[in-house]
Amino acid sequence: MSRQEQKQKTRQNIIAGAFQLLNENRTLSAISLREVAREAGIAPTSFYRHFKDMDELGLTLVDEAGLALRQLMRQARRRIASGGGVIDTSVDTFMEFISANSNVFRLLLREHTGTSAAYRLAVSREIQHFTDELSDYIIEQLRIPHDVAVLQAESMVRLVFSAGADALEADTILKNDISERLKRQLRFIQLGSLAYLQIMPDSK
Amino acid sequence: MSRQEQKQKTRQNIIAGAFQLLNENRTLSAISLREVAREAGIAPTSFYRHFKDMDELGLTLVDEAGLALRQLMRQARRRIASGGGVIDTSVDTFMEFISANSNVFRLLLREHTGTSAAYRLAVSREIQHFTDELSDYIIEQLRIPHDVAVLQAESMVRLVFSAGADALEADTILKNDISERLKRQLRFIQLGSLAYLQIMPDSK
DNA sequence: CATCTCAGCTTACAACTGTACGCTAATTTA
DNA sequence: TAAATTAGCGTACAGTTGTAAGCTGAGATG
Repeated sequence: MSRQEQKQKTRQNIIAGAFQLLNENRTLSAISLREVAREAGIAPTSFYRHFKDMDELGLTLVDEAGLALRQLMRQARRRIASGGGVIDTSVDTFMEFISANSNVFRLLLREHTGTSAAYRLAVSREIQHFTDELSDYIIEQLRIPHDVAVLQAESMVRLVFSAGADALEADTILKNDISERLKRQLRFIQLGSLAYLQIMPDSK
Repeated sequence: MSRQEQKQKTRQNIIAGAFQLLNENRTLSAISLREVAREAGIAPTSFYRHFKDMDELGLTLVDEAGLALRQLMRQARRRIASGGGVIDTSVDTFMEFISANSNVFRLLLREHTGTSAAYRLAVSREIQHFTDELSDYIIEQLRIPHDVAVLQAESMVRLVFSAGADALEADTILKNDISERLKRQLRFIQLGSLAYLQIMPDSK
């Protein structure tokens, strides 16, 4: 195995170890360099061969989580294209994501309101991508004017993430309940913006 | 000063000291007993004369925050009663609360998605109160059927707290922008549930 | 007044933290 | 093959943590 390969592998071990620690109820700021090193099977000081800081590792993890989020969006789009209600399909896909990658979503959730301004910003950016994509979709597919679509997309994403937070610690039954409620709530917003446009059809 | 009085005073110092530390960007789980003691001007071990744990102090702080939240609701109701749009008044009151008691709101926000299951539960309960009050209001004042009102209230509260999180770190201009967007979004939901009831007037 | 209670203190300790320093052994480069 | 690079290690240290143990002095109680 080449030196570079080996290094990449250890780097992945560190990342995986960190996610492992996040799986229990921990924040990034609450896991120590030594713990991560222990989990990755290296000496504490070897950590520095890969990351300058725990902060640098943290930002890497947020990036990885953002990547997963974007893959989620792609999958949702694919499913929608192959038939099925937009809201139903999106919510179902999202909920599956949360269940399958609970530690990834938990990371985003916690660091979004967390201690580090840098993490908060990084997570906000990822969520903004999410919102932008959704508002593009609403503008193009539903022919809703830009400003209304943006507001609609933002509130929908807020609802989805907030419900997702509840779903994260729920059992299967409760999760289903949350999904169904969320779908109805998203339809309210959808209906609401349409109703608004009927009342004020030339909204700036 | 009587012994009891003195003890109460120190207890308040501890609580105030903890809030002080939360003012900087910290989680409850990230502030140490010794720091709190330092801030309160007592020896570390004296802390135990007042609280069994940092956890016990944490739950006390969440309770205090919940109290502030309920006062907020009362104030909003009073203002609504003395005229002004429900949504506008509520959002304005809420935003003032966030600005004036930013550390209290921050505590609720952080611990809602935080590390400790006990804190999460405690915060969720406080938010649930909030939601219950709002749905009661919607049922009584707007004559909307129970199940729709509950969904409407839940999504409104989710939006308000989520926007509040953004407002927490925003300057005055951005804060105003967030407020205005939030108001429009809440109106979408309001409109949406009314539109839903027009379509399906005998919703279960 | 004598006794009790107890809030707050000092001292102490073991556990853990981040990281500086220098070594080793193996891969890479020339 | 000889030299250079470097991933990973072990040791070490100063700082912080929670908390156990026991003391003190002032307010409470009789």
